[in-house]
Amino acid sequence: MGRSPRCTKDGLNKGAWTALEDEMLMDYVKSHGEGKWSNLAKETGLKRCGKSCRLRWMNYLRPDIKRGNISEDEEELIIRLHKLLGNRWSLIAGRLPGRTDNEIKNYWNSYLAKKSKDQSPLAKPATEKKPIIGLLHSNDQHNDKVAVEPSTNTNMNLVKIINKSSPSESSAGSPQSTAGEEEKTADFLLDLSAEDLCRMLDSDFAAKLNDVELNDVNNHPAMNAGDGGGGDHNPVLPPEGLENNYNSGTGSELCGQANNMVSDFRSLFLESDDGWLGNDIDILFSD
DNA sequence: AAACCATTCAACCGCAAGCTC
DNA sequence: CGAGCTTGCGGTTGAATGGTT
Repeated sequence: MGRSPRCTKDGLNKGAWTALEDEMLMDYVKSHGEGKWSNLAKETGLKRCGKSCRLRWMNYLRPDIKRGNISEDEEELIIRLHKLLGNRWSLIAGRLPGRTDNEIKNYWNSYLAKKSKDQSPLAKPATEKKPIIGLLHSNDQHNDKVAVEPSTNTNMNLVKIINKSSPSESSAGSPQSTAGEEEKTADFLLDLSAEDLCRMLDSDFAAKLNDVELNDVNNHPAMNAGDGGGGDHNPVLPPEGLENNYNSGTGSELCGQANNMVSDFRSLFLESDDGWLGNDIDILFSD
């Protein structure tokens, strides 16, 4: 790891971008594509750090950026997503085509935060970063726990099942360790793209989660392989070979959490007036 | 018209995690 | 394997703009 170099090197411009700088940046992206921001300054002579270039491109120059006021539908979706995801602006923005995380963040801070507060004073927005699904317990053998953690790559969408029973991972100083469990919530959903959400809603994910046998999950090699490395796993459906195990076990705390999750998604996408996913999806959740 | 206040939004900063050597 | 580099994210800042007195 390491810290990114600051944009305070001598000779680098700061502040508002000029038309010329924008042009240079756009030319570079046209010919080289996005990324390689650090090379940009060297190759073009643009006196901006890579970080600044990326930001300018992502938030302003990108051709697919939607300008203009945020519609009521978008606004409602932002509120719902924020309720579910918290301040994960990039994830929220990912579900609003043409909108940037910065734009949504600004919009929220300047307008929606107040509005949301006014409308539901009791509603507690998910301000923490890890709010969605609680820790998943195995059958209490050895007090093992299974946490579903998000992939850090938004587009990778792999669900990492991590065995939390290793000594180094056990809750420090809390042998009985139930107090902090609720806080250690998992949030793999946070990294799902819109397509993944659609796939999730199209799958029998919820039904399978209801039947999941956690020990099977915990012990399955595919679920203990770090961030998967496979790259092409469907984040929703179980890995091949594991699927059969989904039908073999009993319910657990996972079931309730999974149901809560599905409920969240229902409220988020299906109860919205914008009909974002269409009413046809609803039938997937009916009994 | 001027001063003051509130709001908006582009840009910067620090941090974290992945990648590369 | 670890240090350094790059990229991406969320929080914050401050200039620009608009509204009010």
